[in-house]
Amino acid sequence: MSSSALSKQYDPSEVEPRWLRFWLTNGYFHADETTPTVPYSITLPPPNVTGSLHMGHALGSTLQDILIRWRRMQGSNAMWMPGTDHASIAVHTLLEKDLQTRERKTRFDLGRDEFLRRAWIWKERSGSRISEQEKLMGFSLDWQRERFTMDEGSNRAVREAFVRLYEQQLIYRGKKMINWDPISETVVSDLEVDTVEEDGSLWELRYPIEGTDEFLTVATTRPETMLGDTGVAVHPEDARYIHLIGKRVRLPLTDRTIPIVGDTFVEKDFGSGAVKVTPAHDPNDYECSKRCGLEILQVIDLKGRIQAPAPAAYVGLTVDEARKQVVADLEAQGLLGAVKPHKVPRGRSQRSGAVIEPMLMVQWFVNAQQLAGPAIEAVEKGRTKFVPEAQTKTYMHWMTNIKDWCISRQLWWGHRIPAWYCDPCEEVVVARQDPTACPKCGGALRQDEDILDTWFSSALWPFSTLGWPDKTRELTTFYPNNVLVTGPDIIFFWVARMMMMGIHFMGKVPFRTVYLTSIVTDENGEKMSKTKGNVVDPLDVVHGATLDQILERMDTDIPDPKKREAAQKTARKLFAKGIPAMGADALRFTLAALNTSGRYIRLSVDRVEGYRNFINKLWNASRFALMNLDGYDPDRFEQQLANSKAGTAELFGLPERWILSRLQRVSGEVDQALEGFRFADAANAIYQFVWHELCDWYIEMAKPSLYVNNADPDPSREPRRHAAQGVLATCLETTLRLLHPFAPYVTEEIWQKLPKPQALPASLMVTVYPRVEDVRLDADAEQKMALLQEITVGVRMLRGTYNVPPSWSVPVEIHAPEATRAILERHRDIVENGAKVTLTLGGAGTSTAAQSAKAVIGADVEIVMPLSGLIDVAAEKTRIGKEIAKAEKEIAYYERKLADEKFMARAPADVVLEQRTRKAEEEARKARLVEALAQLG
RNA sequence: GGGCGGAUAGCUCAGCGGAAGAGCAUGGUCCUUACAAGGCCGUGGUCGCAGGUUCGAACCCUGCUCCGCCCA
Repeated sequence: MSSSALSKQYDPSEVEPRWLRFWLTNGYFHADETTPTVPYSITLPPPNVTGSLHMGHALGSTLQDILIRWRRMQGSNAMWMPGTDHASIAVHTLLEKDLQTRERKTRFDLGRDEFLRRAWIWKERSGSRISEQEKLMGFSLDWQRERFTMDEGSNRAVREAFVRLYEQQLIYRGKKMINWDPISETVVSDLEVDTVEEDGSLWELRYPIEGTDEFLTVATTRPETMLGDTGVAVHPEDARYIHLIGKRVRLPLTDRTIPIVGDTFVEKDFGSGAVKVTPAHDPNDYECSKRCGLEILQVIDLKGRIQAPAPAAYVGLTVDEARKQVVADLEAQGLLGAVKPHKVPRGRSQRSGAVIEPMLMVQWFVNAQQLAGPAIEAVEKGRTKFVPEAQTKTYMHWMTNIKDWCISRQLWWGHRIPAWYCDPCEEVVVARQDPTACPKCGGALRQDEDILDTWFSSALWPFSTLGWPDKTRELTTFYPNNVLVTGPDIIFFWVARMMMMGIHFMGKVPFRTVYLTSIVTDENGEKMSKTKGNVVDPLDVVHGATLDQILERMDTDIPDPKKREAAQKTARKLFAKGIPAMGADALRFTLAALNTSGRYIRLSVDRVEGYRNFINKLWNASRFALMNLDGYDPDRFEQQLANSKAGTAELFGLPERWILSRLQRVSGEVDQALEGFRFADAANAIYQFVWHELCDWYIEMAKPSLYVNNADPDPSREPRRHAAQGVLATCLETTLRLLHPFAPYVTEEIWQKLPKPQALPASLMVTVYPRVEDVRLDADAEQKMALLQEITVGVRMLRGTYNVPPSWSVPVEIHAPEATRAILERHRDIVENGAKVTLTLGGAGTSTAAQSAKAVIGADVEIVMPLSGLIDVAAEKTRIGKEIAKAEKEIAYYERKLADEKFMARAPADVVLEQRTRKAEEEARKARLVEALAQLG
């Protein structure tokens, strides 16, 4: 078996495709809804079809795969639902740009049908890219169930949900102030608008007061909107203006006069204290107009241009052009007051970057307040929990202040609103089946042109993917999901809406736990973005990329040459040496290890490299094992192991008892950590065990047992050798199972090569996840090993300090009390091999050797390394002097504490005792050191 | 303006009431037959500032100073 030698370095590119194929062809990723074992389900947040896998996906999906693989190995019927989201506005932006550059056409030139035909072709071609990338990462998604938010099932679910909500009056059509994106020419929701402070101006406009020679000065950040003013508002208690309320001003540049009204929304101290009111184009002004009964005039059209009833001179101008013109014209008429620089909050569309125009329009809305009630209650009652818990507040805060959700969009790629209008009789029909004629008058119907917000279908995703509205077996088995893993940035967009819809339609929360991941940034804490050039592409990390390849990609990704150059400059700095191929496991492990409850992961190539080295370390430990497992019989060992108990010295030496005990502890830690979603703790526990216990200590200690002198084999050593082989193989095998959810490929590769008992299944991913076996916990062995390790390190320290060449085997005296000496006597080989020394053991404090280096371990173990002529006496004196000072500081600290009457009176007895013991220990230690110093002369 | 986080080793972060930790970086040393993507040994911290609670505070409370995010 050990003939299958491993290469010196782990090569993921050779290993990964093989096992991926193996897992897929064996159907290990599939969960059957009829399997009677405990179900465990997660729905993958469906990535956008336009996209490719980015680091945020890689992180979230890695954590999900860890949970899924872990639960699957624990015996659950683990189902992880894959799919993609149609992302209507993103697809639109992409296709329209393409249409513009290639054919100089708009979607309107093409028409709805042709546009949709092309959209589907595009989706079929590039929509599966992200799924392929997810496969490469080793994500064990149930691909047989893969779904799309615009497939048949989803269409049905959306239609059913819309109709039911309409019938329940939770969806309504109404005229409200909405956010209009004039570039994409669609409504966007409040959440899709970023408000940014931009440099602007505050203009003062002078409006002539009718019937007088006076002017009323108003301040505005958007002078062009004055074309749609229908009033001027002042604070009703503002002494300066109170007499003007009820009078009218002549609106410049137009032939209209508009009333002056009193309204408390005006801030007296801001600007002039009087504001112009443009109800059709400002949410606050709209509210004011309702209170004061002002007229509403829409003077900006859907393309962001001025329209009638604005004066003809301005019609057709863009908002920016109109602003210049209006300001110039007012100035010419002497109606322009002061102009001051001013920070203006501006809404920008997240998708197109367009400046958002608030508009008053008829749209479809979801009555969110009503749906939010149960969704709030579910979290209050703990039916859904947030991890980290702090995020509960974010959810609650938003939910309790929720506003109605505008769900109609003036786009084509998406779910068309199932509403029909009868023009003659004004009937509105909302129906599950397309109606053919108006049920009221029999007249012709026309369907609403608009489609639904993408997030509407996403909100149904946890159950629409399981067959809803049918009552399916899938739903009873896998709904609710056990957990949702996603980024904190979409709590509002998605989590909140799934909660509302899930509870409303299913009567149950969609998931029991919401785990919110960290946010991945670049190594400087900057958000990764294509235009910044700081994006670390997960697949580059997996497969490697040269700097040139990274730069080249930007040539197509960033069309603007200026932006591209800036991005490439950043990329040159961040990826100066390119990115080495590190494999999916290294990336996955890195993401898990860095995902602490802090809010950000600052990812850099160096970090991944560190964990790649860890994977390689494990690989080499396995290589060592396979080279030393000749003659090993796994079934025989398993029998022995089953018969033995912890502390059976006949079969196992101290190193074996120790490492088996440590293995149990780490298994327990990992299990506990995963139960609490502490992925980093789990990953680090494994890292620590593999590298610093298994590799650094156990393998080194086992070498003497494992090595065979081929020239002169000693058959009497065979049982001991076999035990060491068994323990090594067992530790490795268990470690592979522990690590498998984090690093599936390398663990499967090694596992397949490792000799193991016959009865195991064909793949590591369907073995049983390790659990703590208390019978192997061995506190005695751990305590003894801790002492031996400390002494070994102490000796190495002395060697290191005096640069004793590693080839020299140095005699060392150890002086210690009886009990310690007995342990050393029995396990002297551990220290002797570990530190390359030969030991002489003596009683406590009996060292008289001069010209020697000395160290004190704990209170009373003295290590003496006689190095006549080698040691620098002065240096050794300084070093010991420092140790003494350290000990004195400690002693003083404990003395102060123990002398404190209040401490003695109020601290618990065990704490007092502990302080006393520590003080005694330090004092003894100091005594040894002082002695050692004296002997140096 | 309102809300929520954060400040711990050079860097990134754990720890969240009873002796200051990890990874990376760094210094020394070693090509010892698993691994130089490595071994071994070190250096490095008045735990943001000021008060308070407590026998005892990095940890709890209050204020302050910076930094970040979300909402208006």
